[in-house]
Amino acid sequence: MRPVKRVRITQPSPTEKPTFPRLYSALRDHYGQQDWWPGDSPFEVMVGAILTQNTAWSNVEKALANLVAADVLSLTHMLRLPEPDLAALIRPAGYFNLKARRLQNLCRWLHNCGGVMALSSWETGRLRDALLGVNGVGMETADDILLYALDRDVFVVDSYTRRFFARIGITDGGDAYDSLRATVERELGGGARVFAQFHALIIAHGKALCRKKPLCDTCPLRSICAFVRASA
DNA sequence: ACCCAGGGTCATA
DNA sequence: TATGACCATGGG
Repeated sequence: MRPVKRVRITQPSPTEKPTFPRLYSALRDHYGQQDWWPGDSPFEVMVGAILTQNTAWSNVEKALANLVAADVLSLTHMLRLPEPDLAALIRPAGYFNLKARRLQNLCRWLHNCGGVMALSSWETGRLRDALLGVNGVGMETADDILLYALDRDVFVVDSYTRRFFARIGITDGGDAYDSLRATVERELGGGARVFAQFHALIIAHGKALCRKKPLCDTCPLRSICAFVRASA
């Protein structure tokens, strides 16, 4: 009989390519539960998704606070707010004229759909296509909305995620958006909760440690980093 | 004075 | 398909 193969539990071999489930476990064990996208309502999350385009979240918070103070952070109120007024309120988020128009585009689409609640009967793929049809909503923004506002089983790929995966060596960095998204959804699995955690964990890791450092000796994900070293 | 941050659209080749 | 210009604020 063949010898029993010992399974390595805590330290995977450095020559073994990391998988998405292993990467997820390692991140979760080190950073714990993330509560990444604050928002009191799906509509507020949607608004945040537009406002955060190429913009630091700290600036988005100021814009959202202005909207709350003006009592226009709801579909019906924002819908009838003149665009210049909206632009003035979201000024701290940058690109305020552009984003005011994009928010109004989103509001008009939501209104035509019969409101946010009416979206619950839509199949995810059809909903994604419809969102992408709104001028100002690209793939990442659409997926932010699907995952964080509507709780759909979608993984969000942002430029940060792309860099991180390429650095770890789990992808080559040249994948198209949809290809990478589908790969993570298939190979990681677990649905909306897991996808939301994974994306948040990647950002948490980046902000904590690996920004502007090719590799880090203090990286808590030693097994992953060891692989990168071995394959560098 | 830079550089960048939780992007997307549009014009051009 | 693939670049480049453009949008604009605030924090490091």
